[in-house]
Amino acid sequence: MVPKVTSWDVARMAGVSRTTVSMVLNKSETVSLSDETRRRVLQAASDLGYKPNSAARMLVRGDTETIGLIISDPAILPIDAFIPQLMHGISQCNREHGYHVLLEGITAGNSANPYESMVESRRIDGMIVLNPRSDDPNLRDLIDRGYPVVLVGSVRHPDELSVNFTTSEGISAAVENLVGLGHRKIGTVPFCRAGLIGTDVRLAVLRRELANHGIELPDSHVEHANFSAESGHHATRRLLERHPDITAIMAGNDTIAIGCISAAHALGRSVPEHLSLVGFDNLPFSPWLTPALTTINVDASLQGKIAAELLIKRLRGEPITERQIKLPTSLVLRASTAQVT
Amino acid sequence: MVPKVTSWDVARMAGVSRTTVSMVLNKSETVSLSDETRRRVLQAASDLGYKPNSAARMLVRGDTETIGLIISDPAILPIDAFIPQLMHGISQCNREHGYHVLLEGITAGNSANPYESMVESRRIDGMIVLNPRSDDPNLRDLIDRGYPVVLVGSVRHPDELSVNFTTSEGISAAVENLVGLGHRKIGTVPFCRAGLIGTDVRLAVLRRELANHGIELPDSHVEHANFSAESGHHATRRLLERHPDITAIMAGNDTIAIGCISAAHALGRSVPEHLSLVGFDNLPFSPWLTPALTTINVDASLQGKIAAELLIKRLRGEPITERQIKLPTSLVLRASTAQVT
DNA sequence: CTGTTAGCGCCTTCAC
DNA sequence: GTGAAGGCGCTAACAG
Repeated sequence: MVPKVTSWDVARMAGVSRTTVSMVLNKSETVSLSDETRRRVLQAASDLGYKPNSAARMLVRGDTETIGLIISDPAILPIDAFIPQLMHGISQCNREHGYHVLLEGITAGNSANPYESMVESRRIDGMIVLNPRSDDPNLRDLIDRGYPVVLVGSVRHPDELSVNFTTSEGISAAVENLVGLGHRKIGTVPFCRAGLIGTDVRLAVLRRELANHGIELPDSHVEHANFSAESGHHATRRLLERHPDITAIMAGNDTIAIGCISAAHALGRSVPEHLSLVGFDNLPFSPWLTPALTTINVDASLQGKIAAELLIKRLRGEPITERQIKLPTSLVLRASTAQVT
Repeated sequence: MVPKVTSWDVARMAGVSRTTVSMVLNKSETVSLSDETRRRVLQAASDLGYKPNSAARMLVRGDTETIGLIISDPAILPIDAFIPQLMHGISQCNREHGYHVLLEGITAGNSANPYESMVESRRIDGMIVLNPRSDDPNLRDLIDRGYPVVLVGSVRHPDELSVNFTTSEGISAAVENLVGLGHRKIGTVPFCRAGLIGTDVRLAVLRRELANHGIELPDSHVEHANFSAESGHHATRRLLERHPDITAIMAGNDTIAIGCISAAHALGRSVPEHLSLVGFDNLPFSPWLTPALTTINVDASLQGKIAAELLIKRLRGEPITERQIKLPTSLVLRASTAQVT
């Protein structure tokens, strides 16, 4: 079907030995080859469309030039646009560095250690794990054993390699904005129940920032959603029906914010006239929602890129200065927040 | 770091030969092994956490149990939620069948044949190509050579394996709905310029369906966007400024529809009171937009699943009855269309 | 039922 | 500068 061309064919065509072919192609420095030989080999290789068989190469070299991209809960992949942005950053960076990306999903219920088979089968050199549960013992174990892992999220392991956002600036700015507009009764719709690092710290930070302004965030002002617009809609309804006096909501992400807007409408309140709304993530569509969404900006693609760079550094044994990288966030002021009426 | 355990270790622990181990693990039928032996081997393998080294296995068996997922224009990955849904379907199906997914992006500008290196390096057994350009010669060549490819999209090759939607029912129903509501001046904002099978056929179908109702779709009623809400916003503005008498718009996808809504608002028209809007894709967030989006439903996840199944069938040499699979579409009526005023 | 043997295609010393 | 030889870990004949 596709004619199998081996280093043998290249060698014969260039009139040299397979050793020479290998040396030229791997830019080996152990011996000095004539430019002429080098050129002939390269020429033959390109004429034949030769690419070294990756399996053979993996076997002998012991690495795969592939990293695993582990999606902790693949069901949210189609739901929230954050992961695709991350993936884009990751795959782009990997391509630049000559790495491939193997996509793996792990589903929550699975009893066995889901990482073990990925590690043991040696299909990948290391992995980037998206949204790990912050108490995942298998992951902590993997890190303990020194396997190359980079987390987008955290398991609170002192040695972990991870890339996250310092949510404080963004949330602080949002709170400041809201309070400045006269809001005192503020609710929030986190993107999932406790257990992911994102929810936990964001909620804590929000609470702290509100406290700085003398505002309390009682548990009843927190209504959990589940990444999706649908869940955001329902959570907001519950929240607003319980506390009609809430005048502003911090949504866990921009997708949830979509649901907040429609929930408010369903209750006869419009955004921002009767309810101010702040999103989180600044997704590409967020400026174009109606009303344009005020949100906390994070650079998901950059996060992905940096995670990939970190892992590649690790794989290549380069020195790593910062093990837990924090990226900044900022408030993007648009039309979904307004003076309280 | 991670202790390397080989079939040798398993053999020794179980007190058998490596052959036996291999046979047990691959459920070889050529010989009949005693249940006791089988059990001992399995036990040892599991105790040791043994997984066959995938590189060695690939090398000797000549396949990789991996399929390539080729994203033609990776930049749209973070923009439009359609691809993530597809990916979800694909990766799920592959997992069920024991295949892995290698993610590859090809960027338009790249001069060389981007598929060649994937094929030659033998990292994958076959590929699913998302959104190929319908005139991609490299892809046609690959199909000619009998390489296992499944297209999500089409290159109009008679032998291609592809999975697409029969857009007619959905568009026909949408047109019927719009016309029934009294709309006569209808515009459209396709999701990209010509060249992708989706745009080309959808536009043709729309034109035909409108013609059935005696309505013309002049070129000036078509304003191309580029997958994103932003592009949808700008295209809609251009369209509406040029033709203020347009009362209904068919958006190329739901993300673009977001931009249509805000563009209408910016021009002082609200949806659906002053402009009816029909989306395409029925993304998870679409029911929760304000107004809830009337749209054409496609099951992207199913499309992915079927594409994966088709490829796996092909790889396993199973008979393929339908080479070009068409999935149905349907109109989902919600709140973004209304009687023309 | 088990062990021996021969590669899969490549990379890497090591002599020439 | 080049060729021969060994081995990465596994599978699949083929004999015992």
